[in-house]
Amino acid sequence: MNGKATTIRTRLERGRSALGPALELVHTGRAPTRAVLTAELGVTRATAGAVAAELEALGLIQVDSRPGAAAGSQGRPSHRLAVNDSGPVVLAAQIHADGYRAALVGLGGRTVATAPGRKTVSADPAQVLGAVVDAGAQLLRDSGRRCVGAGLAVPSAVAEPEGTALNPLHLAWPAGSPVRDIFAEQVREAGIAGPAFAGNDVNLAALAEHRHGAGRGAQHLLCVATGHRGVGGALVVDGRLHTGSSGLALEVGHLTVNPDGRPCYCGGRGCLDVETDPLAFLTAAGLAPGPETSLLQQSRELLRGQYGDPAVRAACEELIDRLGLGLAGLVNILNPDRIVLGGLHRELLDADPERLRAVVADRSLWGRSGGVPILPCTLDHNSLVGAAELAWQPVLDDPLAALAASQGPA
Amino acid sequence: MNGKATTIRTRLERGRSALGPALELVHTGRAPTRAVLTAELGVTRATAGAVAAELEALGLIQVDSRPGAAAGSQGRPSHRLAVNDSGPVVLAAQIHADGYRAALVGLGGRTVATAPGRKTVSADPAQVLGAVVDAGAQLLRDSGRRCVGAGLAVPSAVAEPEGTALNPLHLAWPAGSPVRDIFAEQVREAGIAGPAFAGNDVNLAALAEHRHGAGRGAQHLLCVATGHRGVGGALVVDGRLHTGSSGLALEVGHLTVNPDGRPCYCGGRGCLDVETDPLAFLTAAGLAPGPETSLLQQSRELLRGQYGDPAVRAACEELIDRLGLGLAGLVNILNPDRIVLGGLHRELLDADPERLRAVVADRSLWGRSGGVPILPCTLDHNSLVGAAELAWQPVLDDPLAALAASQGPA
DNA sequence: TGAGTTTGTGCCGCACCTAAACAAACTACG
DNA sequence: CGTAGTTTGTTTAGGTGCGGCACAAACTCA
Repeated sequence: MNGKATTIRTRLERGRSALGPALELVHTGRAPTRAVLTAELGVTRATAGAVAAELEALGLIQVDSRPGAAAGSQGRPSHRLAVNDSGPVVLAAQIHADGYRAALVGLGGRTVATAPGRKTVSADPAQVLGAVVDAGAQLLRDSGRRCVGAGLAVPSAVAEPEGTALNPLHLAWPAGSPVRDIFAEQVREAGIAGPAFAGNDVNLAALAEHRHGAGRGAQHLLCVATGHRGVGGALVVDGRLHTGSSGLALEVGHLTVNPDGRPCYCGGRGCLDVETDPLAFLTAAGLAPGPETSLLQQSRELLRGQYGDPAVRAACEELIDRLGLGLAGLVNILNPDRIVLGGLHRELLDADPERLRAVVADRSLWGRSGGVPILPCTLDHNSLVGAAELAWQPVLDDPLAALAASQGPA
Repeated sequence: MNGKATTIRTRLERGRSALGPALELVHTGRAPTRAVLTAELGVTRATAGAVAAELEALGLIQVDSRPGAAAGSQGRPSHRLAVNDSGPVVLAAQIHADGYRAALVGLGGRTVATAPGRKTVSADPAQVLGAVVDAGAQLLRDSGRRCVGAGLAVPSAVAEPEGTALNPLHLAWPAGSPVRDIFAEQVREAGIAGPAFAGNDVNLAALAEHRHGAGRGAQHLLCVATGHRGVGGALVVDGRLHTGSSGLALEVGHLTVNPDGRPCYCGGRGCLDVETDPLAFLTAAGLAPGPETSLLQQSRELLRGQYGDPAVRAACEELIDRLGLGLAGLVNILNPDRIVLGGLHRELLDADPERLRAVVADRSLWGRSGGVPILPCTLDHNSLVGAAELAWQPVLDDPLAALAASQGPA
């Protein structure tokens, strides 16, 4: 219905329409100078200069006019553009099986302040979210920075537009908890300005990797990752998360990757979810798995420290073959131009990159003619950075409106 | 790189930026009057009026100013907007296993003229494409209409941006044939104005169904269809085909839908491709399959005429279960808000819609909470109409530029 | 017949962008 | 060391699409 209206709204709404795209270019590091900005935006130097000046006036970017700031080859040296290191921030929060984490993140994905990870766990979402928001509020008070929004990463599918967590399996939360609204309420009560958002942690990790990590420049980025249990996926298309019609896309855990495999709770058997997660790895290696919240760490140490052990190596190769089959299936369906792996899958890739790439190429239909690059993720706390991206999005879409909205009502 | 430049180009390039969106609304029947156009575009009545006047001056739409043309409830009756029935057309061509087909298609997906289907088949793409273009050129001469582009549907994955047919299995063509360029060359030689495009037939059928058929209004439309052999898929997101990074997305044929199934040439076993196509159906029903180009017809007659036969019914239910499993897998990955089925899958749906919907709901993760609507396709020759959509796209994107381009060089 | 409602159009002005000329800051080279 | 060449940044003027507004038109309803 309003799909087309959205298309032309960039033109129709007043205010510099190039402001958002320009900020996004600086934010993602693709516009180091005004000259590059001019070329990337496809506008005249006059316009790019005006846009940069306005972004600087808004306190979002810095223009380094010192001579010699940028060493060009010839001609007048360009001034360096960068995000404002003392500009506004967003509150990023992450809930995981072990506890929670809060941070302040500036433009450019720069983590400004981090609260020490806490291990408080509770069956009441409001309690946990209240605690993480409190930690964030403390960071904000300490830093004195202006806040323009808040983002939350949870280990669960998040339905849109309701903002409910459908399967917070590793938390003891009830399925369908309205985490977005609870989080927004806690943010509001803490006196933190700006809108609040929530998303799946793997989705947000993918967004972060696309903008600041191993996924930079990819047009169709596929991310697959494990936590301690299960497998998550995400797709970033042209810089935006592809979350499907109701936020539930990329539930990749139940692709069949082993026809002879073990039964899965979904009703099938040999699903990616139960065949390639840390528990599967430890089982395949003949190890006794420890407590659930240490499965990933246990697997990681095994892979890095005892890869020489034949049992470990065999388990690794078995999981790589399964994972490769799953990735090949996703390649056939999604045709990404890059794949980034996280969690245990990242470890498997590091252990034997050639084997994984070979399996994917062999089992994907068009893999022989090129092959998709498969890379490990590169960001620390990428879900946290991705949660921040979620909160930054309104500012990137329309800086004037977003800043006014987070300032006006305050 | 230029992803963002594209975003703001709507604003930066001169000329009425609302022209394209407005034409698309009329084209897809979503703007029957200027008042609706005003609302859908989100502009003022003045602007919508000016846009409509310009589109009329370009000969693309008609404004029916006769009193009583539109019966409103109250107030001044609005004038009816419609595509110009005598306006420009595009040449649509389709190659299938049996032969080829050509047609002229106007805005609104209206087929203006059709050449009788020919059964000429050749191992030389240039020969077949030359024949279909000749048929189209004859139609153009007979009709005297202006042509603004040409689109081609082929039963093969089409790599982008090369425009090559990677697996024209049911034609005897060499893999990797540059069908787009051959087609464009033939179109040019025939003196037909405008650019030429080529795409996979299922993709184009999905595009047609989205704009003029069972997929209208869907935001994330998944189409799955069979020809005589194999299974194809397509996804339309926000009105645009999702073809992945190189045109090869939605190769859904090799999802595993039967762990105990027969081996597939892809290296797996129990693939959707070999478990749910007409050959699989006839085999399951215990029938002796006839010649390859009649498998679909044979299956269709069996399902419609002899559904009472226990063997037919059992085969139907078996295929429905397999198809449902495949669709559930796609639902988990793509999260569409509508599914449209074609070919044999459409017949299976018609035969027992409840069973298919139940299987999909049961085997998709979030199916219990709602369920995705599954509908049969509704357009005749939807691949042909979709090929026309491909050719219309530049006009919908920028009417002024597209019309000038197809006129100027002529 | 007049009030109310919805649709279509003419006019004005704003805001954003392009174009073009100019100024600034460097490199290259004789 | 100075001048030509190159690239970047800024200023000014001008064009243009679109919003806002007022008004006209064409119907329904009482």
